[in-house]
Amino acid sequence: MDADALGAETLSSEQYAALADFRFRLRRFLAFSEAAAGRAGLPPQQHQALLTLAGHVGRNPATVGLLAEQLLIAPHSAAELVARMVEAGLLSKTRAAEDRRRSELALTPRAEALLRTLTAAHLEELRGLAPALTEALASAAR
Amino acid sequence: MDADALGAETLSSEQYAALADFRFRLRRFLAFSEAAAGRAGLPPQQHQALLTLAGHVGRNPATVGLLAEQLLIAPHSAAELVARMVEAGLLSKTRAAEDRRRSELALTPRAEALLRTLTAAHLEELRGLAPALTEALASAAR
DNA sequence: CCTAGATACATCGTATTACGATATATATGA
DNA sequence: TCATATATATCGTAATACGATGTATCTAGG
Repeated sequence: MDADALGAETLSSEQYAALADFRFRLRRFLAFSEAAAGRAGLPPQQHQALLTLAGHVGRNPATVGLLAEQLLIAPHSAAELVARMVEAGLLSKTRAAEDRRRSELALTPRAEALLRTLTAAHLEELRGLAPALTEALASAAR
Repeated sequence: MDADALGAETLSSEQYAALADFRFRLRRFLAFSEAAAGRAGLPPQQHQALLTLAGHVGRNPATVGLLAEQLLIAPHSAAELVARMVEAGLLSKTRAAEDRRRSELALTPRAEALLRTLTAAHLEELRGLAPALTEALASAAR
């Protein structure tokens, strides 16, 4: 008796509640994150851009295209984001020598300082949220 | 001024990378969710509203204010969201008899069907993502 | 090497949606 | 009864990602 095969899955209200609870906890974490970024004077997406670039250590230099991939936005949206961030003094943009179509990105000292504080706060917050979030995820995925 | 004295912890590039990885996985899950909702013809926030209402079983009837709380938006934003959803034939709104300021909300059959399919897809997706997501969270919160 | 196509980034106008400010209706307590 | 709180609604605005399109640069086949 596989009702699933017909797309008429039977879902218990506990399953809806478990998924809703997981999403609610996710929203609260994201709201914490946006509020923290806001207090630092950063729009949330600019915060994520900084984190992405800082997390991109060691490998080939970061570009606009990399940012688009990691942030899951279109390349031209990443270009706009980067323009706003350069304008705000958070990023420097340099044409790559080997391929002059590419722009290599680097955090300014001010951005590094902001991100350091923000990241410390996030890691601490996550240490508090992790158990319940993990449990909520496990419940939903059960 | 000694910046290190006040919250300028030393963070390793591994810590940035771990947090960035967790956020990237979160983004991918959220992107999956938005894409799935989109295919069902639902803006992401309308999907979350339906899930919230469906996850709110048994207790007192759902209202605009409840939706605002759970979605972490202002009450008047929830009112606008509900108006769009009633317009789209996803919700019914009834003035509560005991307190005529309140609007009680209920899913239409069409919304229930959409949400059933979407929720099944989400639970399945989460079963796949849960291990890596949990591990990424544990890494970051370590 | 020279051109067609691909790649990387940029620009402009638009749509969506949450918000601030404010308004209305209803409830409740002194 | 009236002041105040509560629940929801309306309207104009701002932010930002997108679609459509454009420009510069690179690369491969002939």
